[in-house]
Amino acid sequence: MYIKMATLANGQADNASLSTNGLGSSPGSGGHMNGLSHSPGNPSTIPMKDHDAIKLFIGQIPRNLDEKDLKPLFEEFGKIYELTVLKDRFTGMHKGCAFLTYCERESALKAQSALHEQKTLPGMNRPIQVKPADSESRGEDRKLFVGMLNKQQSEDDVRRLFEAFGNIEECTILRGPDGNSKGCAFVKYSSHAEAQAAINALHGSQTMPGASSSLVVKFADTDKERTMRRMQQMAGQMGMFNPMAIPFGAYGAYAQALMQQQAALMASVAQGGYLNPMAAFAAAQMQQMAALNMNGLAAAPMTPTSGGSTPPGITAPAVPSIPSPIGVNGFTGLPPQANGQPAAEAVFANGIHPYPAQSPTTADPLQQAYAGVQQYAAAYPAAYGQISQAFPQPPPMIPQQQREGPEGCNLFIYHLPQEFGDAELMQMFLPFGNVISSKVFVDRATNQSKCFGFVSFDNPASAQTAIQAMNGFQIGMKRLKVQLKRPKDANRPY
DNA sequence: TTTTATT
Repeated sequence: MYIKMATLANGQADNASLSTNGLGSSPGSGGHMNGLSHSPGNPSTIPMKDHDAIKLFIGQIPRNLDEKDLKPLFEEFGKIYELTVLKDRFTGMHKGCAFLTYCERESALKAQSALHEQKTLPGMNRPIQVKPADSESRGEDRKLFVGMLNKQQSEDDVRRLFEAFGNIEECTILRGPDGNSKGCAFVKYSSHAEAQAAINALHGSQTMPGASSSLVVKFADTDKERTMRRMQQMAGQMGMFNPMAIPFGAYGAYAQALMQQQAALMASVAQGGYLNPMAAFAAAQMQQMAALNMNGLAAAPMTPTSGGSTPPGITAPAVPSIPSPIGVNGFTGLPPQANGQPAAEAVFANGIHPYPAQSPTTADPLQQAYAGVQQYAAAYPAAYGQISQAFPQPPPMIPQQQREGPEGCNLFIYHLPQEFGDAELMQMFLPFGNVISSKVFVDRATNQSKCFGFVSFDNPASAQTAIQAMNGFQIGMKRLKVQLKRPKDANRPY
């Protein structure tokens, strides 16, 4: 019941926006406010569905079509019980797919055979998908990823290769927008056992002509893994750190707590209609990310505390008083005020959202969001600039002179991002203690970073903590190497 | 060499 009402509310909102932007179709769709065939006002006409009805997943739907536009297409095969276009929970953005349930099971089967992969909706470059929703068949452990295929191989070729091991329900070659094979595919069997048999028989069994290594056959990524990969890519592209890659529990839990908070903050602000679509998008991503239970990294649930005290749940070689989270902050987009009263201004104050709110009437939400992505990316260099400015050349607390700390306090850091300077290096290590100097080595001739440097703390414990937390830390495609500077090579001028 | 999406 709750779901029905939510769906109805959705439909109404859609209609409102449609009439605003002129995309609405026929104005004469009677008393139906949405794409459902329910008639809320008249219980006697609420359709019944077969108890064995099939919920269908509909894919490859142009984002400008809503329930009302899709209804005619599907009604042809029977009476519709429910039709819901999927929308992003925060942005309301059309996800390009829908769920469809017919009153009768037979209608679903007819629609599937008549439409699935059979026609392409306007503006799409792949054919419409009509198949039972994932929820209809549990056990998603029967889908394989097949890598290292020859780019010339077709679906049929792959099928031939895999059909000996079981019934193939689906076989798809991954292709780029131009239709060229990406050299990999998905193969879905009817059962897990079949899939496993195929792995056993085919993985590494042969090398396709033109492929760089032997055939890869493994279970496809889970949603969780996919989200992780996406986050990785996004972080890499934007030059951000990936807090999830921090190898140790203590700091990881801390970062995760920050993310959770930040996601909540952003979500609440976004729902207040204050942020643009991109911010809402980022909030959704962060929330997903924070929700992921990384191989037990985040141990105890934490209550965020005010700066200065060690968050509960962090034990052993914990980060000793993580000062304000600013060290992590400038790079992840977390606001300086990670806890306490999350002020909306904080989000804007850190340079992450340098664009003004946009009028909802200007363009279609997709275009707006897309513009947001570009601005978001473009904003990053600016964010870097601000980070540097946060530590002016002669910072009050930081001696100008490079100096080395006592034995055991000096770290050698390798695999720094090319764009890192002294300030960024210091920023990165501030959370672990009092940094008395930081130096990135640059090439004399080109002035380019050599991607390594030194950081000195005023005590060995801070240095050890920093090693624990940052050695192996992933930035983009590289992992930092953080170790004690070799004591012997005396004092050298930087 | 992991997709266009699965409330």
